[in-house]
Amino acid sequence: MNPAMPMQDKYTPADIERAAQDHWNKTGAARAVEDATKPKYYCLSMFPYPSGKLHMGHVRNYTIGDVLSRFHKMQGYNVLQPMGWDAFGMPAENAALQNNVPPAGWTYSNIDYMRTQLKSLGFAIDWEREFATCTPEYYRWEQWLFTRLYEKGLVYKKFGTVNWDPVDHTVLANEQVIDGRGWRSGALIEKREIPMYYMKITAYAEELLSELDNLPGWPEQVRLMQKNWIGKSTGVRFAFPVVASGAAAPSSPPLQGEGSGAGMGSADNAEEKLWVFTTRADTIMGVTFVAVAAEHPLATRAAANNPELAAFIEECKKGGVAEADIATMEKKGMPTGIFVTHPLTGEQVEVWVGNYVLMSYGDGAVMAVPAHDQRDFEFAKKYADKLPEIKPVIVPASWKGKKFFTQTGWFEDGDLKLSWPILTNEETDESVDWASWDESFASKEGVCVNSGKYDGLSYEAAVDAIAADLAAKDLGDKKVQFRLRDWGISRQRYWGCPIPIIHCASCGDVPVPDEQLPVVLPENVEITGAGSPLAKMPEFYECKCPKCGGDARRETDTMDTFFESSWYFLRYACPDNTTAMVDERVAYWCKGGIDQYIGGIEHAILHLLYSRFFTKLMRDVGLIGDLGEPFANLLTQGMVVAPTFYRDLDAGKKLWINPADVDVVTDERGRPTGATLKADGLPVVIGGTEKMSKSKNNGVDPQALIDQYGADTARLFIMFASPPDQSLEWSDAGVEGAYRFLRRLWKTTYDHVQAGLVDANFEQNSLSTVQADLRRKLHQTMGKVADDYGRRKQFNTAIAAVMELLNAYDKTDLADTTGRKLAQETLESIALLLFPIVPHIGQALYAELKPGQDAGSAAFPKADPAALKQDEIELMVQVNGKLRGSIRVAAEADKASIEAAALASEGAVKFMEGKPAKKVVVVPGRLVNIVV
RNA sequence: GCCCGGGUGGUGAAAUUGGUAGACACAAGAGACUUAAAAUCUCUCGCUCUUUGAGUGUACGGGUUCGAUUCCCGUCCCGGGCACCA
Repeated sequence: MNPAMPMQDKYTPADIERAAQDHWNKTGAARAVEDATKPKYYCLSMFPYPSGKLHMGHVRNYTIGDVLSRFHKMQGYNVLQPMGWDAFGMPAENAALQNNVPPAGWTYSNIDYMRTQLKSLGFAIDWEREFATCTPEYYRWEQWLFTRLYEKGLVYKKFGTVNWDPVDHTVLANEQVIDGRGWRSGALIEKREIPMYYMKITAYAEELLSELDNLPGWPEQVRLMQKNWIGKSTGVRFAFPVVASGAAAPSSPPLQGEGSGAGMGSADNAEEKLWVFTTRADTIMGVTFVAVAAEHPLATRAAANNPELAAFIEECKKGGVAEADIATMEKKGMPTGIFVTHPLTGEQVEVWVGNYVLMSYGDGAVMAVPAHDQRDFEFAKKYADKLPEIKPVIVPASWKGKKFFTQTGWFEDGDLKLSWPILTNEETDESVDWASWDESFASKEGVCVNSGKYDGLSYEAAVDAIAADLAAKDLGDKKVQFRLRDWGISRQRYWGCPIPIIHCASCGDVPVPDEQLPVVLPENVEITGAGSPLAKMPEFYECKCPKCGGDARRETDTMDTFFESSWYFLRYACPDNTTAMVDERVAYWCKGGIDQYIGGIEHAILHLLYSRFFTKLMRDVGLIGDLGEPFANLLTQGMVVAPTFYRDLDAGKKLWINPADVDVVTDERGRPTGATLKADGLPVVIGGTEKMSKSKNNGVDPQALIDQYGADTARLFIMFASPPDQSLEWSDAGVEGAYRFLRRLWKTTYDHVQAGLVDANFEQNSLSTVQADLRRKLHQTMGKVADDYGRRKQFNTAIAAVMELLNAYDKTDLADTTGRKLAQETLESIALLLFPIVPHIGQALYAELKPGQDAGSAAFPKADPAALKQDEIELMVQVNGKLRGSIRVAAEADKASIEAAALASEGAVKFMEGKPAKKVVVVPGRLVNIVV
């Protein structure tokens, strides 16, 4: 860095990187200061969970952020690139159990180590804004916000279902349930209903959905996933009156708590009703039974004097709560003996308990139309002996007005009853056979039949008519339904933000008043793995009611850790504020949204949806002006995946082994045939290839790479390996090549510097033809790299373009005076073009080429139109779409002369075999296709 | 099961709006330099064949088009998410 020192001939990354980082630290190069005179660029990467060491996914994520930050700084923006720690979470408690270290200490020492790793990678992070979410200075504000939302009714309490480990007497996360068993105890897991606090995200469902259309900077894929997750559907919610039974058992109290929303299967006593929601009201005349969830009040009541049903409901409670498990389960059911009245036909249909009906969606009950719903169909086939015949009520639209035949006779214009299973269209001879399912049976493109007054109606008309008739009977109406459910935030865990509620016997749930905040999480605790330690600490939970002053009990549940990550990006604007959650600096940095957010695609739904929700909440509490959407531009990084290896332990448990500790044996085609542990040479099991994670122990620590080759090589290599949104299977094959390239760039620059620096000012027309070609390539590359960094965010092709440029440089004779100047221009440009990716070597090379100058403060190279001019271009010639030769034409040649040249070209003449051209397609600047 | 992605040489990949398939690299092979090694440099490198040429080829099967890795339909495989991993 010292211009007085001669340039070293060898590339020594360790020295260069230390010097560059010292220089940046001394000059405060990454400090972000609000400056209203400059456009701001807030570049945010998802903050890491401090799991112990960085893995390659982190390096990839933060290098992308650093490239974009440095590039935009060179474009004149006032850049903010912050970093912090998503520090609450389960792994800290697991580590505590395993190694007998307190979660707080474990977390803070991980943060210290990972911070040094991040610093060694040379990211232009403003470390003055760093914070960890596990400190009271941070989480006090979410407690404060929680109490505000509680008072506004946006936080409420109701029962929710959790995984219960009956041996360890503890609630388990879905991740801790493996094949239906507790990961530590091996016990079969049960569902259990417990009271929890919920955030009313459904109140924002409509806005969360509609605003997706105003996020052009988001990948279409992510917007689509969120749209499907929110899942707006318009349908009909209606009721089946329950048939009163003289022998009915006394109604058992419903399990649901207060505030559980409309319906929840509850029944009024006057005339009890079973409510359902359907998007296919047009098939209502085909209902043959109604299915309810095992937790539904009707099921509970029916089970009271039906031991067989009670046993079935108990069986439904076995297993975890994860939707994937429920959805792949074998569909089972049992009749309750309770009947309900079909609201339109007046027929009685039986209520069944189905293990596939979710209590948490809609009313916890569904109407079943086996003829037009695949799941209902399979269920009806399985229980055909106990259920009525399947009743088709929709035929293909093309059959409208035509005669078709059923088992019982001809059907025409609704004058005859249908009976399953085969319908044949007389005129077209098409058949529909309900003996085996066909997707078309569920199509909305059809006409109602066997539906009384609705016969002949299409989907929309039938839904309208049926909804109107239900409304007239006061038994239902059209309704918009969301798949999105309210967000349960209570966790029965220690290492999280305490929920600021006090339970008082006389006053109920009382939010902790501001002056008593924060509720500080005690850090000296004993973790046993059985229940929350807080619930065993009277010094924590014993307290006085803020309202009446009487003895009360503090809530011992903590918040979902998604709470912390849903607003941290706003806190970076003002991390030092001790009197408010956020302040006016948010208006500067977050105006129009955070300019770029970068993180893994695995966060496409939950984290990003919760962050959008929080931003709207905070806006409506009046904290952040009119900011409604947090992230203007989103780059979802593909996952860095690696193979997993394990050994089976007792009770279905697994010991996960890091890929670094394993030798993989491959066959002659390079396919893995087996693997052994390096330590003992004995075999291990090869699992799937999955995202690098703590739980599967397949994260690869980049430290060895950095130690051996330096940060720049690690950064260059991971950026060159693949485009950022693509998932990347980790392999360090090729890292040598990245290092080789930097060495070659260093040597090339050294050779030029040794020959003497020159001024790069020269006349374009003094260049030889080959020199003009190089200069054209140089300036094309400037445009290409800026476009790749700025618009395309595709860094591998930017690097490839610079590699091509260096290859061309090496092949071009630059010995004369003009050539030396062009060499100077090219090497200066390369140092700046690569600076965002490899800032240390970029800084060093630029300082050698332009003594005393700072690459990071330089303007990004801009292409000179004079250098890009080209007289002649090459066009490909195709005959019948096959490449047969090429022609060189003037850049501005017209279509007729291009056609003539192409027809006269050697390849065209040969392959046209004397046949006349039927058609000639000229694609300007590309090719000519002759069709014969 | 449902929702979202992906599948191109031995490997990572490129082809930006439907227009030269395999840029740029890695690995491998051959050669130069060297006492030797490393480093460096040069060349070869999708597959097949009758090899100064031609055919064929982007998971698989169809389709649209003068022209398809790209668009459409179907199938298979892999990855992510599924609300308590973060």
